[in-house]
Amino acid sequence: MRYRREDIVERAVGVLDEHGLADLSMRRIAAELGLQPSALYHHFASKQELLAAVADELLERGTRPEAGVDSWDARVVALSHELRDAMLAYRDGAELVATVHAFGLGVNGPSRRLAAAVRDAGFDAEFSRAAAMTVLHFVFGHVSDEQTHLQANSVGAIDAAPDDRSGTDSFDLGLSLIVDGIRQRLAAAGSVRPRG
Amino acid sequence: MRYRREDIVERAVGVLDEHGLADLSMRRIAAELGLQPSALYHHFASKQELLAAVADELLERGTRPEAGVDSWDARVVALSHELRDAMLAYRDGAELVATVHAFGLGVNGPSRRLAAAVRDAGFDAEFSRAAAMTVLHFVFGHVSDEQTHLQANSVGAIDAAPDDRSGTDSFDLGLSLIVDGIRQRLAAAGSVRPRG
DNA sequence: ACCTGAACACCGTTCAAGT
DNA sequence: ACCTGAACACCGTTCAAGT
Repeated sequence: MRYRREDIVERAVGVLDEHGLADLSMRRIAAELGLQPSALYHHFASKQELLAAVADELLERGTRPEAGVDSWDARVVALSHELRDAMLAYRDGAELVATVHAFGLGVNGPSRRLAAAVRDAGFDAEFSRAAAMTVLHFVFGHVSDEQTHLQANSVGAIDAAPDDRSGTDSFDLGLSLIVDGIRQRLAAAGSVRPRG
Repeated sequence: MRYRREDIVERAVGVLDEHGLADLSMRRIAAELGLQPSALYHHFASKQELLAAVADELLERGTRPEAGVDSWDARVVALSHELRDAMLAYRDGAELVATVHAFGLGVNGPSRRLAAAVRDAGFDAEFSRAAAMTVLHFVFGHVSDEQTHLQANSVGAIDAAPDDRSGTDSFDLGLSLIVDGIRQRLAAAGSVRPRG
């Protein structure tokens, strides 16, 4: 069989969702495609590069173009929720995305869109990048935690139904702390940070 | 040779700092101690448990008891910087600590101390935990990024000396956004969050 | 351009057996 | 209590060779 890059990414997404990140090996992906492991290295220079492509694919599937009429803070909140939903939609999605981001590949779309939203509030590029990274680190960390505990509960016997909304609540709380911190710099009279 | 748990942790810290997280394998640690790999399983149930002990050891080495006379926000900032310094003091320290925290083990000391500082500002336990996690996720994410890029630069030929302080600057900025967000809830008149 | 086959240098973990 | 020896079931990556 002869495959293209995107066919391999699609099968990798399947392996991730069905068997988890621990089982997402080059050998496993190759086997499910009926290929030798070495064949994957025709399409990707390394496993890291393949994982980056898988992470980007997850985020693209869960992302729609921005309407563009909202205020900067509503956009930051909306982008963060979209990111969270995209990662929660696949098994180990958050851990994969966080891992890929940790080794400095992929996941550039979300950070650029977050930074653009902050910049539209009137902040300079440097501040906007730093603020966007603060939001992004929170989102990755929080959703990784959520997903770890969700999956731990789903393995065990006890149903965590009464706690169902606690993830979203604490996500919104942490996110609002950061957004409020940004907004405060906007309101501060005589601040040097906001543009003209 | 006959070793105790702490001897193995100490050697693992050495392997981490000298060879990096990728080379921190059970077989490597065992070999450096002159043991069979299987011997380690007398002291630790799994590699994850050993890594958790290594992460806790790094944090203990970089942590001193709090003086206890500072304001809540100064304590949050001081604890965050202490945590950052502790992780930066060892090769791949941030990635290790973040990984251990991601699979739900160890690293409880820092989150408890952060939550205690927020609680002393007058917030309830639930808010304090959520605020502490927000700080912690930011710290782990930011310092992992810093360390990845520092090490990437140290491998390459170009010295990043002029950029030396940019990590600390953006760390302080992101941290202050979150602390300001917490403080704002304290100042808000008629808020239900702060305690009597 | 895309893949096979075979090899290299590794992994984490288990378990009977030794002292 | 602590360790050995041997095995099981895997890894990522390289590379000459095939079509």
